[in-house]
Amino acid sequence: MPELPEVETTMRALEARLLGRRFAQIVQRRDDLRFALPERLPERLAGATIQSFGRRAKYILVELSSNETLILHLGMSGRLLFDGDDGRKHEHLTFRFDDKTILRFIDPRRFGMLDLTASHSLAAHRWLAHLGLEPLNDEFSGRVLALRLAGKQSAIKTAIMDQRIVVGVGNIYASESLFLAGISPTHVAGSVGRKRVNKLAKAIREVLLKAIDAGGSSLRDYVQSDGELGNFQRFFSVYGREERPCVTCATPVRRIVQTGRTTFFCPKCQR
DNA sequence: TTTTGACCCTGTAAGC
DNA sequence: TGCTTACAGGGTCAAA
Repeated sequence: MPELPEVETTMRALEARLLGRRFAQIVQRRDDLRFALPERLPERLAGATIQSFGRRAKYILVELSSNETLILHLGMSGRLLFDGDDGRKHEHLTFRFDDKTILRFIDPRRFGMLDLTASHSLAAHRWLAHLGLEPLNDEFSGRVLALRLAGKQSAIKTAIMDQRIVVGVGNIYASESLFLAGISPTHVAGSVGRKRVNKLAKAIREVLLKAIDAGGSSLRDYVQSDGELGNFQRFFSVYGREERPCVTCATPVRRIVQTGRTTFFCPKCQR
């Protein structure tokens, strides 16, 4: 599923083609995604012009001329694809715009989320209100991350995937960031030393920015909005590399399960 | 209060 | 080949 780089890549592609466009027609084929879709969604979107695009954590935010904001989350398998043929399996929503552009929301597992809310109260929305640090913002640093990690007894890998602490880091980029920072994923979050937290904050930024440059990572489900694959999976240091030699020291990469999620790490480089 | 695990749903790949 | 099982990039909720 998309993590921050895939969501950012998707959002930028939408912005390039849809900024200033007006919703002409919306076809809704089912309303039971992760949560029920908002009431009368097609009617409320029709005629509205897109004023701006944004991203908060893994949510895409579409500000509309109707003073409402469309909040979109791709879940594990959601895609937003331009054009293409009608009648694709799992295409739950089809958006047609005034210039004939077509955008399709396709989500086999239906873990995706979509809501429409008043723009003035966006920050208080139940999906957004509790979210933590935005790792690509200037304010993000080792100092603020350390404050959020203070006292945490969970593993550092689990902690950096906790969206209340820092947003956008999912299972792939958590493993990759910890490798780059040289920190064991099982380290108790609150007891990682300050210098190492600084290194971790830098590593998270670096990994996410590189992944955005590469157009995200394509494993099973993700493709960019034009159908192209992301490329960052070619640069994975540990993710999906169980038993293969560490890129730094050649020690076999280990795979463990932490709170139900697979973690990959180098037992020698990460302490 | 904090942390963990089950669950939501479907597709794919591996194993038999 | 065909069936079964495990697993997959997220987020929420309830229980421990």
